[in-house]
Amino acid sequence: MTSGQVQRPGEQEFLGVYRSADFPPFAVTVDLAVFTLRSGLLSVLLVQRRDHPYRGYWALPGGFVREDENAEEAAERELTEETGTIFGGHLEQLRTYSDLARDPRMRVVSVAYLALGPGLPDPRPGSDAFAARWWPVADLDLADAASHGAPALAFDHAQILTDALDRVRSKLEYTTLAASFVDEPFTLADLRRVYEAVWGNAPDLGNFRRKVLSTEGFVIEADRSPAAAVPAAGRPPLLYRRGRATFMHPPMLRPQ
Amino acid sequence: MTSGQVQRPGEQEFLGVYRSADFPPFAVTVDLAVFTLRSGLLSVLLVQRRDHPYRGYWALPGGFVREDENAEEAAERELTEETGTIFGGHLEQLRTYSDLARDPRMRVVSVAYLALGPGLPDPRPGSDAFAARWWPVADLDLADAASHGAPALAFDHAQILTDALDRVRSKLEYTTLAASFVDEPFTLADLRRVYEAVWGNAPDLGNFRRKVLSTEGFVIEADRSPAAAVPAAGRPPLLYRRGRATFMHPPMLRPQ
DNA sequence: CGAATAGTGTCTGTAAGACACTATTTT
DNA sequence: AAAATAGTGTCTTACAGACACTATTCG
Repeated sequence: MTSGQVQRPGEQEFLGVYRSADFPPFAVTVDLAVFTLRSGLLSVLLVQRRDHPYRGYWALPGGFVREDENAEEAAERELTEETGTIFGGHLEQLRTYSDLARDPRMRVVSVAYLALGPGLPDPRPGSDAFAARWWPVADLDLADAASHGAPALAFDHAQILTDALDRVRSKLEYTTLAASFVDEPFTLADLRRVYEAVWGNAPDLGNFRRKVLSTEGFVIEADRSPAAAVPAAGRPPLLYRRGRATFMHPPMLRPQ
Repeated sequence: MTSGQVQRPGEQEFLGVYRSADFPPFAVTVDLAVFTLRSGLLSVLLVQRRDHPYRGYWALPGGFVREDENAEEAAERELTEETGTIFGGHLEQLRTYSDLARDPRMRVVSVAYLALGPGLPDPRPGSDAFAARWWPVADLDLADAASHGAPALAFDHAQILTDALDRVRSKLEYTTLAASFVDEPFTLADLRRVYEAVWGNAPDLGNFRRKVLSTEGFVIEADRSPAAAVPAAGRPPLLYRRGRATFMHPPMLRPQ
């Protein structure tokens, strides 16, 4: 996008006298809903706030967008900071939240992002947080205020997380994003466990294999390397890597 | 979302000394991609800018978000102002654009919205525009700068419009949004012309009827009122109104 | 061997693609 | 009657659901 750099006739004179202070200023932040699988459970990264407002509450990681970066770059930066690694998973914009009362300090507009990654390590808390950890989403009560021991989320983060979960669940239907949750190489049983974790149940094993293997470019056969020997009993599985396809046509249907 | 109104322990003291000027200020705008059908063609509302920057260029309607409204309310306000009527169609958030160079005046983050409506009247240009009109999207060159007489779009609006078109096209597959484009009562031929206009081609007529009528709640039978008599030749069609369903399961597939 | 896990084969039902046919109006 | 538009019926094909069966490992 370079069009903003090019001057059009008469613009230079105009810009010289233009005063941007005529418009209401907003703070712009990014919030991240980062998902991974931990012990077979769909989990989201939350931080416990050290500062007011919502001191002690759990919140989605995030921060202010700087003047020299766009929202996506801010999201990538926060993702690297919070996970402590170069994030190799999937990142996409979710939507923007702009309600007046969402932050009691000032007017804040937040661009929420959705991130998915395979088996990420335990996060380290930043300087502004008591703690940072992966929470199984089943342990969070996102529906209402009547939480039974589940942590209370700061700001409108319960709403953001609900929207993010909806997005993840529906995207598994028509994209190959499930493969973003597993380390390579992976087995089809690994991949099916992703659907199990995200949807609550997965398609019949045979039908699942038929669907994945008939979707060209979803997975690529990998060598059954001796290093990948699984210590468990049973027939050793075939191994796969992620293919280049990003969509499934027709989609994988959710059971029931 | 009332959580921002409630004070938590220790917050009141904190808020008293909090200085929001510590964070970079942004201007926040909304941009609207408003679609309708005009003479059987999918068309989008554009305004010709009277002011710098991009004076004389065509742009999506939009404006600054005010301090006393959220982005959605700003979008609804602009929609009413630009179309000159109380907009009765569909409005949803598209995505947010935040590149550094997207506005040469200052740092502007824009939340783009998508609106769909039936046969809207000719728009009136606002005070900041030379003109406002419906452009058939086929007459716009959104791909690159090598336009053959097509109007040049201001800012990153070609990108926003491309994203909006993608959204509309895919949403016709798995939602009942096509019905937002037609006035009630409508015929199944009217509804099929929506798909024809948005996708470039529509499913076979018989198969289309089967799909629509077998999707419970997509359309509701209406009385064949004498007022709705069509002057053309041919068998008079059955009339329908929009049903309550919002999704189609399984989706309507695009031809080819 | 049995248990555990991985992988294959096959029958059936649903719904889409293709396309021929019938129905009702105006000129 | 012919043209134009609306609506129905039916054969075929693609693919998902259900579920039985085979394969290969470990203890």
